[in-house]
Amino acid sequence: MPWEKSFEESDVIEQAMEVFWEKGYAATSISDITDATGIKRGSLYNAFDGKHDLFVRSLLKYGSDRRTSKLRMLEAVEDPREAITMFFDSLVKATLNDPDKKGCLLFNTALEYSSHDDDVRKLVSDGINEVVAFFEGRINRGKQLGNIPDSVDTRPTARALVALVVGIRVLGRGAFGKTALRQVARQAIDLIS
Amino acid sequence: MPWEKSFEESDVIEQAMEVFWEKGYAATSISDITDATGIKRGSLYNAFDGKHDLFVRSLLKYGSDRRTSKLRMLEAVEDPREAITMFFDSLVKATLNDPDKKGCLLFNTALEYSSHDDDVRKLVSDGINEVVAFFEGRINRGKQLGNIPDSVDTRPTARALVALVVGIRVLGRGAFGKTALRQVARQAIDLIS
DNA sequence: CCTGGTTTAGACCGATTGGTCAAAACAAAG
DNA sequence: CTTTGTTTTGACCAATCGGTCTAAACCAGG
Repeated sequence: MPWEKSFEESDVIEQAMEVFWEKGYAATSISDITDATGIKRGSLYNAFDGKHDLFVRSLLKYGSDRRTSKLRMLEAVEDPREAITMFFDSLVKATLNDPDKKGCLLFNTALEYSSHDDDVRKLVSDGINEVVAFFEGRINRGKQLGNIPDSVDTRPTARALVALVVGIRVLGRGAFGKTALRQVARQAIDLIS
Repeated sequence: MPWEKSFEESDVIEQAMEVFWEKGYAATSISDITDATGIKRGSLYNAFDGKHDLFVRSLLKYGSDRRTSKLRMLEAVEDPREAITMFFDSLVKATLNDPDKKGCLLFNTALEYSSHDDDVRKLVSDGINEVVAFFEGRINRGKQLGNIPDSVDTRPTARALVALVVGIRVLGRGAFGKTALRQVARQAIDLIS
């Protein structure tokens, strides 16, 4: 009896995510989203709860599509030291190949929106802890394999690596160029050497 | 013949800065500023060019009042290694004593607003380079004094330190707690050891 | 073909946005 | 006291904000 939607929810979320990513939460209007998706205002509110809901879903999709899948892939790399190196290489590469200088949606959100909204703060926290856990896991594994020196303090180092990731993403939006970003990435690797 | 203003421009800028700092540029309305300052709308527009102008002035004031003065003070510390340690100590302390989790206006701006506005981007870039230069100067001086090992690569290390500063400020807004922040600061010091 | 239930389209809502303006209030110079 | 040039004030502006709602369009079961 019902009538099928003429669009896929996940497509709309993906496109909304791009807009939030580029402009930030506050600066994105519903009209921006309807323009980007072609969906009419009414349909949007029929399918979603509103701007906040749409944003939360965007964050979730971003997390699973971009972050989690990448971390799982890197965990499959046999050499954990190599995995961490690859992480930073691809981070720098992604930052340099980002013509709009959008940075990372997770970190952008950590700064812009996180402190005002509890749902979002938790999502951001969880996302960041996922990266910390990845580094911890790889460092420990590296120690087992004798690949990473035992003198490396696992948790503090993992956290410092994440701080460097944040720094790269933020500074990559304008202040730092190619050389600087690569130098920072190299210092990150030095932390586990 | 004229008539003196009933307020000090720099006071208004200071208060506007606090609002921008707490809420971000996009989320701050002119009404927020008139509420915070008590200045009426028309007077505000008579004294300043508008929201953007007010924001640029806020950034400038923030830079000279908070960043530059602090760096000059630390440069007066005889032991450069100690100066860098003090920098990170007070950074962590400031981050922890920040009940509103406002973070740093400069970095908040780097993320929220910088990529859309050239004036602002330059201000942010200059501010960050000022910190890089501070670290470079201190590292070089430390090498002279035999206080910092010659094996430390000055510029890359200075840049990595700034990246860590950014990480601390961003993650300090919610994701990282006291212990984590202190661990990151310690890793920073390890970079010059 | 009709009817029930859902989606669509887009007009519409009050509130708020950044910004303007004319008139009133004012202090100092003459 | 008048003149002069500035500041203050609050009403006002069009545009846009996030969100609602009704009527038309629509597909499937009967």
